Amino acid sequence: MYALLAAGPDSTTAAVQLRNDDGTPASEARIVPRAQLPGTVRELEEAHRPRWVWDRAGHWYPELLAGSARVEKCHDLALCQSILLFSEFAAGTGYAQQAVPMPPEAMAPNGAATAPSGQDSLFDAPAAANAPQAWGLDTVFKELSAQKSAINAATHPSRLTLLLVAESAGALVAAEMQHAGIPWREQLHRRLLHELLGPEPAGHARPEKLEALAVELRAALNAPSLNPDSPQELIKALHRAGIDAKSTRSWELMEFKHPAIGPLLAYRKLSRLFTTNGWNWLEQWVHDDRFHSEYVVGGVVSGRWASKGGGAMQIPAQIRSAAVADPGYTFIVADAAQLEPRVLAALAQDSAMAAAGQDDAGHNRDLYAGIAAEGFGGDRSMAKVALLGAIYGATTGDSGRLVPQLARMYPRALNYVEEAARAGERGERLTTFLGRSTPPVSPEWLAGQRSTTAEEQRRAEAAARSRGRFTRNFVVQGTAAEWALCWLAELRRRLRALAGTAAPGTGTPQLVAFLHDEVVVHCPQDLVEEVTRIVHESSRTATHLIFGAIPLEFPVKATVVQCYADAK
DNA sequence: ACGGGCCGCGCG
DNA sequence: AAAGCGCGCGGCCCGT
Repeated sequence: MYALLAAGPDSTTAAVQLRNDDGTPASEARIVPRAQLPGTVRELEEAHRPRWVWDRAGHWYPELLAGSARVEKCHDLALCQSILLFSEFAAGTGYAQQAVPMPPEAMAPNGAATAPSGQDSLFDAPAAANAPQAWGLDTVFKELSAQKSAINAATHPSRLTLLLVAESAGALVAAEMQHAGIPWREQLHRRLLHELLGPEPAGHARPEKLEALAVELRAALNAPSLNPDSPQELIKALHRAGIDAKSTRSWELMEFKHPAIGPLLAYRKLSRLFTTNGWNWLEQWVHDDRFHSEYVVGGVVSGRWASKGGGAMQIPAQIRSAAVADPGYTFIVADAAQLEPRVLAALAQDSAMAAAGQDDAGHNRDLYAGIAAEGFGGDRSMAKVALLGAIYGATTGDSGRLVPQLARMYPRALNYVEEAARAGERGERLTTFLGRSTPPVSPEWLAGQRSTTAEEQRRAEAAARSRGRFTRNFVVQGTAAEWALCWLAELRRRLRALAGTAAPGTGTPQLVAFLHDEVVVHCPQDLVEEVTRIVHESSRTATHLIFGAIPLEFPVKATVVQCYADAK
């Protein structure tokens, strides 16, 4: 059963209609005042458990969540369209000609721009007349039908279906996590800032301890007016002081012995804390002890998520001590161990590499340790650097030097990424296991490849190698993102089922963070064992859904902590 | 004044 | 242990 949700005849209403799986209407279209929409959705959800079909989850679901309406599943037309338009699996289906152009993301379901325009509406009027309209029920149905036809005619319909279902589930998780927020103790964070930086400064002043380091640095470099935030001023001052650094990167500066280096590195570290995760950050992103950031599902070409506002996916270890579970709750922090190398082993069907991820008794073991034991004298970090170098396309340095050794050990895996790189260099498109493809090369890129002069040719070759590194990584990173997405979607489904059967009065486990290969569940203490089990089972389900029965597992490491900083 | 690009660094 | 993939953010810097 589908439930189509679209804009109503005016900005204060929405339109809802049930459709059978074959597309025939199962109810009349209902026009619902927006204020009553959460109630209507709850009612239909209860009665039919439909798959909600809408232009984008981000247009509707936050408002539903605010009205305490949650849904089991959806079909996010915008996310699915952007996959289908590029996917090589759907290339021969004619979908690109059928697809209805999406209304811009900034457009609210009622057709009004949500972004503050600052312009008088008088001047916007002519443009608005040509702009794509908010979608009504008929448009939603038309696009859904086009997408279903494309999937049915695709070269791998079941893989593509799985990808689109998982992507849509991701849209629900993202909105729910945004709504819930990560438990974040403002007082703990403030105490941390006070200890490291001093009292909160007024206006645009530097905090005490940061200013003190700046003074010390200026003295050590004999540069009284130096602005330590300016790389240009800094590099000049360093050179004058006899420090012959090529850049002002911290890891490079660490090589030098000079009284200025200590204060400079300390300044850098604290400056970053102050500017990125200081008092302003707290003010902007933390409310009622919850950190609310925004996830952008499919925001990365590879299908990984991105985030915007507050940096939900780049929370520094330094401030994770402020993330503490509610009383009676704990965090279950779970991450997929060596996800990308394992994905490579599965993609390349490299049974030797797969075997390195298991011990003689057939139990999972650290894949890097296994590879190290096979050919790097037991040096785990060496094996890790080599393997990541192979996936990233390293050519120089320690990493590049170790890759040939790996190629002798695992020719299938290395050949797989090599082929992906060569195809990318030729300008071909690459596709993940479930069917997400790289964007086509730009006409400029293609034209560049036909350059004639020596200088242009050198640049074109560099561009080709760069694209090769991208496509080499794309297939692995993208398929890893698919695995993680399926894991996340299955985990959400199971958590909802658990919450549905829990005794009254028990709290609800809630997903609060997702970072590429890691999830965080805020979990009532009574349910920790059960949820930990579900986290592991979901990973096995994900593996089976994607790859079927393969001689390789994707083990998950789960830790139970009160404080996010204590994970790992 | 504003904005795009770059730098440096946080995360995976 | 290094410089190879994907991001976001804040500040600087230089063009307009």
